[in-house]
Amino acid sequence: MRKGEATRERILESALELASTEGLTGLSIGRLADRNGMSKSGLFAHFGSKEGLQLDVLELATAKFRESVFTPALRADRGEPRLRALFTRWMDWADHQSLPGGCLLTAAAVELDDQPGPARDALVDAQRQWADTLARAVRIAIEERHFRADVDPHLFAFQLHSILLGYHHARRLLRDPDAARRAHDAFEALVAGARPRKAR
Amino acid sequence: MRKGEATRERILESALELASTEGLTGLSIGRLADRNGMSKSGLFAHFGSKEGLQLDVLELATAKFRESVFTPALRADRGEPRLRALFTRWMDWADHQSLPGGCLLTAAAVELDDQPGPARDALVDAQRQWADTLARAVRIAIEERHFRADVDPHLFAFQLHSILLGYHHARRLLRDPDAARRAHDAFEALVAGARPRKAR
DNA sequence: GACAAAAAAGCACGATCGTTCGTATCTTCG
DNA sequence: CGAAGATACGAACGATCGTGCTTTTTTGTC
Repeated sequence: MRKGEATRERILESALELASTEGLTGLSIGRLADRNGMSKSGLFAHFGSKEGLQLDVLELATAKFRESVFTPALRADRGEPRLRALFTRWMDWADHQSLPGGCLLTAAAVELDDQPGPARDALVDAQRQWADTLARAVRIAIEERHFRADVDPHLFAFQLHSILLGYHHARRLLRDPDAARRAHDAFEALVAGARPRKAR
Repeated sequence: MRKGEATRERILESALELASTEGLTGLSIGRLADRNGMSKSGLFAHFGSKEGLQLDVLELATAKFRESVFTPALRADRGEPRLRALFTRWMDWADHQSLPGGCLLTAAAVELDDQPGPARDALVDAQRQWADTLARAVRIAIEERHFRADVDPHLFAFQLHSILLGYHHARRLLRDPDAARRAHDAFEALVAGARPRKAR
């Protein structure tokens, strides 16, 4: 039926916000119910368990990430331009994307790294896929002769992801006003090191 | 008196372990008391409040970090060797350093980034100091002519820290067996890019 | 060994947690 | 409109949370 699905989505939207600041464990059903002007039990029924809620929140977060970062970057030209688009959109996502507490997936990555269970499994799966996606984009840049053939796609993906983790750290914890500039500089250095060496 | 201080330290040691897996918020006084075979109230009296406990845990963690990573690295030669020592010891710390849940400071960085209070303040302070320490080590490498003069010390520190965050992510969440190799490769690439260009 | 001080325990409190269940209200469709 | 079913509520549960109090036990000193 219709009404249920609508409120369910409304709940999940606000759950995403709340979880980005409080974490997936700190995301409490009582507080979430208050925010949505409904009773604990009424809200609870939509998810069956807290674990179910967490899984749905993770699913929504990865879907939003994909459509905010990956999908639009596909419109950029293959190779370096696309990697550049991935990078800048990724940074934008970490900033303001309706996530007052920064990237939920990054927060969950640290929170769940020692908490076995379906939530961890889902997150690991999504992150592995993302790493592969990045590596594939690098491989395309090699095919397009934007990058040298001896560039290691997975290493590059690791370095790219590292820059974003560093950005998240500098920006969100340290409130470093130079965080964005540093991240950009690091990205440029990374790309420059992968380009074909000039003949001279 | 003596006995009190001894148990206090014993408590803090196990609190460090517990907090590394459960986080600073998930670190509960009841569970910590069970682990140490004492009552909640007895343990509580040592710290006055949960916030006090968290602050003491953070303080112990930064002290241990300093003595495990920074202090021994000072025995390495100034410049690139010392930076190399800092990097490898930092990785070792993230691995096995009596921290079953990985580096507590990294976990706390994500957990506290939106939780104002003295705990956050203390962590930010420690991390800022660490960034300065790294930048200073880079500046020394420039003085020693290991690195070019146009290398940006703070940018290098940012990149170094980013690699470690990436390592933590790949190792702890993804359980990637290549994590250490990737981190090392990224480090070598970073250092190679900072060395004086060969005359040719 | 007595005595003061320190350390730990015991107990209780209000709050909040996730969860269950019975009941009431609203939506949807014949 | 009326019946069926989805949706939400209210109350209560056992557990655990951080935190006060008072009392008991342990410790160190003369």
